[in-house]
Amino acid sequence: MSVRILIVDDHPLVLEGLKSLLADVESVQVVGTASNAIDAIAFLKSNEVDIAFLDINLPDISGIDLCKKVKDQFPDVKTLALSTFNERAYVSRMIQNGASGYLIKSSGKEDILEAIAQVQAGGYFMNVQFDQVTPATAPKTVPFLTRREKEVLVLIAEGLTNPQIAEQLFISVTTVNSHRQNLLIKFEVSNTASLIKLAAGLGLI
Amino acid sequence: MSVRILIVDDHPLVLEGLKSLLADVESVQVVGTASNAIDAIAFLKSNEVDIAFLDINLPDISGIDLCKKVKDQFPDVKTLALSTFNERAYVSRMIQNGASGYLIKSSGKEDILEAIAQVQAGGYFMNVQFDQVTPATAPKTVPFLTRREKEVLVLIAEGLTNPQIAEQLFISVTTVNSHRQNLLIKFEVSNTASLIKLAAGLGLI
DNA sequence: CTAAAAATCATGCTTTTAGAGGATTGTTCG
DNA sequence: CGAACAATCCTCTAAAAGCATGATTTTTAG
Repeated sequence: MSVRILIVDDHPLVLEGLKSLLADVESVQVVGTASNAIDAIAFLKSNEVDIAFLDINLPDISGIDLCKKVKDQFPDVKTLALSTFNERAYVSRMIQNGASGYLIKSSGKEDILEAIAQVQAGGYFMNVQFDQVTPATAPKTVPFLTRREKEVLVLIAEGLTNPQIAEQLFISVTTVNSHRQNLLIKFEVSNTASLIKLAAGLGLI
Repeated sequence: MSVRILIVDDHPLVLEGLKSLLADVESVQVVGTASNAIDAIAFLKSNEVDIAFLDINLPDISGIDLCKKVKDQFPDVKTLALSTFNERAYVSRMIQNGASGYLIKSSGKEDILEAIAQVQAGGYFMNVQFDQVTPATAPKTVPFLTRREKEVLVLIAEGLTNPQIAEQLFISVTTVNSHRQNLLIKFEVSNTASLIKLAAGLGLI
């Protein structure tokens, strides 16, 4: 029996590309596509799927969160992350959320088929080229950020100062500062410039 | 006669996707693909092409620079920028370098065909949703930076403070500060965080 | 339930940025 | 040549960020 695949990506090009690449492969069958998380979950509710390809960047919720949802609601469905970025960071996040692997979109046909085979067999697959990541500034792992820290981070990136952020979130300036300090510590940097550069590189903002 | 298309993108998926989407369209013919700038230039030297689709992010040089090269060496070839990002900033950069338009990769088939028709007729096409761009922080045009300003910008992004930058460049702290102020003014932002976010978004750092 | 983690707030201090307002040397280009 | 621009330097002030230390409350997860 062929492996049943669901592709979740908001880019028609990627959907088409993957479908096209997998169309003439006997052992694989693309049974559905979705361009957002809601459709993806809906599809899984009424269809049998072996492997779900999840884009990291989706319009509604991030692929990382979707991965968690899928593994919670459909433990038997294996998930494979899809992304244009080859950041070491994403791997650990996705694996933490139960993904069976990680595939960069610049992968060739062989990589993709290899990934499907590997994952279907119960293994892991990841073809990220770690070497390309700037070793000096890249943190070992992606720091796990709390809800509040993420909020503060995006507001910092938008150019708000601590007092402005405090006003926006209805909290005290010292609290904002605490979150800010924690961000610096978690990202292992010593100032805002490095923080934003890293966060931007990771697609967090 | 059908429109001859060259697609330049380092993602096999995008190449496949576009080819697949355009395969059954009579009026369009994908005559070649390239996954980097060098191959793209080489192809153009020995083939007739009407429109070149250029990815913003290429392994060797950026699509923005490639666009300039193409327009310099092959003025008759019309170029269309391709990117996953819908940043207002890219548009002006590409248009400044002679692009006839801008297409986000999340575009549907209709958009793509519309873009080809529009560009082939000598017009412009851009389907970027400006609304999604934060209007407060996005500059109208990409500021032109001087050599020194660029140097200071990357050092700021690396997390150095003004005194450290001064030491590195063998200039006074006040000079560094001047450059920094000019950067803020040119990017129309009021602090480092916004500056780095913008610069990162533009691929400057 | 309970322990850990997160979110909240405070005080005090030092360093860095942001901003205003110049001024001087070059270089480049019409 | 002269205007424009780049790069360099200066002073001064206020605001913001960075750093340390510690404490309370709420939430989360085993």
